[in-house]
Amino acid sequence: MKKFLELISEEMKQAFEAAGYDRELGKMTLSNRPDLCEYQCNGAMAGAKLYKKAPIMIANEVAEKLQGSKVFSEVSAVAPGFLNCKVQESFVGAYLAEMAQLEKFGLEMPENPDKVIIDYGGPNVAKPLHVGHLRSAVIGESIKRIVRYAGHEIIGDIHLGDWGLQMGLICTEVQERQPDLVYFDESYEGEYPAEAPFTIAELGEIYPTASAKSKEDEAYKEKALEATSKIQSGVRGYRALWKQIMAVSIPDLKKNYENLNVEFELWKGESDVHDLIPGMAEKMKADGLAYMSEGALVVDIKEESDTKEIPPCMILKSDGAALYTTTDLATILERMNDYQPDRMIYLTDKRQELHFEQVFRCARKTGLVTPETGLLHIGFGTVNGKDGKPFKTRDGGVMRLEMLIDEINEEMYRKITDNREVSEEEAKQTAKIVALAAIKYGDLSNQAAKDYIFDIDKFTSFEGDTGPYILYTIVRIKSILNKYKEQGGNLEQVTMQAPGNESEKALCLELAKFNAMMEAACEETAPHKVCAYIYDLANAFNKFYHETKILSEEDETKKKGYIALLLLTRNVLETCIDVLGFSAPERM
RNA sequence: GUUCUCAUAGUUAAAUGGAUAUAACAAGCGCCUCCUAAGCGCUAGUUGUGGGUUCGAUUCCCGCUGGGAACACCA
Repeated sequence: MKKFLELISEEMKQAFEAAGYDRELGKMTLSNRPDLCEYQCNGAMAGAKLYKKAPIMIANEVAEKLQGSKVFSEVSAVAPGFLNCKVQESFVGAYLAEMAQLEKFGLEMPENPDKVIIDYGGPNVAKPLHVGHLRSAVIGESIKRIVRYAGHEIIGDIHLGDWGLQMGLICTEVQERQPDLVYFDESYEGEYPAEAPFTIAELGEIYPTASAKSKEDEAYKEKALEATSKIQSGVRGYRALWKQIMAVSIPDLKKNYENLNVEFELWKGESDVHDLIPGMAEKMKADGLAYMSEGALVVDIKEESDTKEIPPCMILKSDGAALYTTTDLATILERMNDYQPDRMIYLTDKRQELHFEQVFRCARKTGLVTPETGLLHIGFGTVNGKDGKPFKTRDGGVMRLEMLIDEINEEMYRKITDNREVSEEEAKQTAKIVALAAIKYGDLSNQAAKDYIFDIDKFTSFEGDTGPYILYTIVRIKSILNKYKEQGGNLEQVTMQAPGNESEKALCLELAKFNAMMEAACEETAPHKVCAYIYDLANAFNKFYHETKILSEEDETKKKGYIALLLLTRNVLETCIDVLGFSAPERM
């Protein structure tokens, strides 16, 4: 169905036309002075120059044409030339009634849906997840769901970091500790043990140790580089040990992401494209695009319009090994082969902007993608602590994601049991749901590109613009709907009425924005727009709730109208939190 | 050094070029015999700086100041 603003703009455009002006001037916008009107049109001011006429005169003529409009109940021309409008209650009511009937509340589906691959998460195997991974996972998951809801086909790929130096570091440290393992015996020809020589807990500790050692000890680092190369070139024992690391890590990662309600369609990694690299590099050379520079194989990606120096894109190191850039390019090659996506979206820390600029340019120049393929990098800001510096634990270490979530869960549990009498089982369940909403909403309500302050106190507070506030509103509505059913009401037999007072109308107008909001959120890959919307919607509902007795309403038609409005509000809210990646409990 | 990026109440954040810049938190005040007070209402407080484009600039352009980041053999 058409967007609400489009419909009322159409009415305004007709009035402009009838008054003898360009109809395109009749574009309506939301009022930024809600005390004066609901919607406004600034076309008279834009038209002043065109027609060499005072804007207020144009506005007056247009307003004249709108007397008796079925859409607007009130149109007034105000200096210097604003057209202030209020819409007819019956028009709003009819719009919502249609919206409630339609699939996805009347959001129009694209004629030619895109096939999209979104690359997010990006954890390194065997390295514990930290707060930085949270952003990629939370924002990526939400963008995926928004794009999918808007009618496109989208595939999420976790893109594991499973092929780099960190794998070599782990092997080296394992060898330090257990030098007699068969993995390191090059003459060994038998089967390798099924059991991994470490647990996930040990693995979590091995990597930081190894990483620290390699920074201090040159010889150790050499060994790690060598081990990395052995894994990549396929030395049997090293490859077997690598598989063990994967086998231990991946279930743990799955569990962690599951706790976040984040789900990937693809669990591919850098290792998956290893075999594509030699061919890709050869082709670049054969095409005359890649050349040797200082011993390394590079592709020039400068463009004439550049104001900045873009360094050449390095394909292979002077020792012939692959780099981050190489695996990303090979991944693009693989994705084009396997899925032929129309676009690819990447979510990483914004510090990697230049890297993706290089990768994208190189992919275009070397023909890995078609000129039409969309390549978008969404760089999100760093997660900072209250002091504005990168988020650390109290003792200065990197905060592990699990710890952080546990901490917030506990705080939520404490608050829930403080407030009401609930069984421990239910309190725990609810705490988990509310905590996740708090974390995700806290992250998503900020624009992704900005750094943001990760403030546990703020996240665990329930007041104001928070996830729990949204959930609370939903729970309230559910509670009323349940009571209505208990009293013998039937949710199937209610019909939307035209709003009867101001707070009800405000709620209706908020609901009517849904399709425009979702479309914008998809186009701009901006989950924070969904957050802002549901916050406004929840506010509008709570105000309405505060002023209106719903269940004790005596006029049956009116009461059913309220229930229909509540149903729509709940459905819209739940749809929105679902695309944001969290859910609401039954009670809280 | 070069380039990118950000700058909005005490704090954290909003605002397709439109009127008196919007919220939340923190501060102060008020509202539970009533569908969940994790709520609702009220009070006070902000666009770093100098130019430009425009009828109109937080928004676009140029300078300055201040923060953050990136800049070929890590990922």
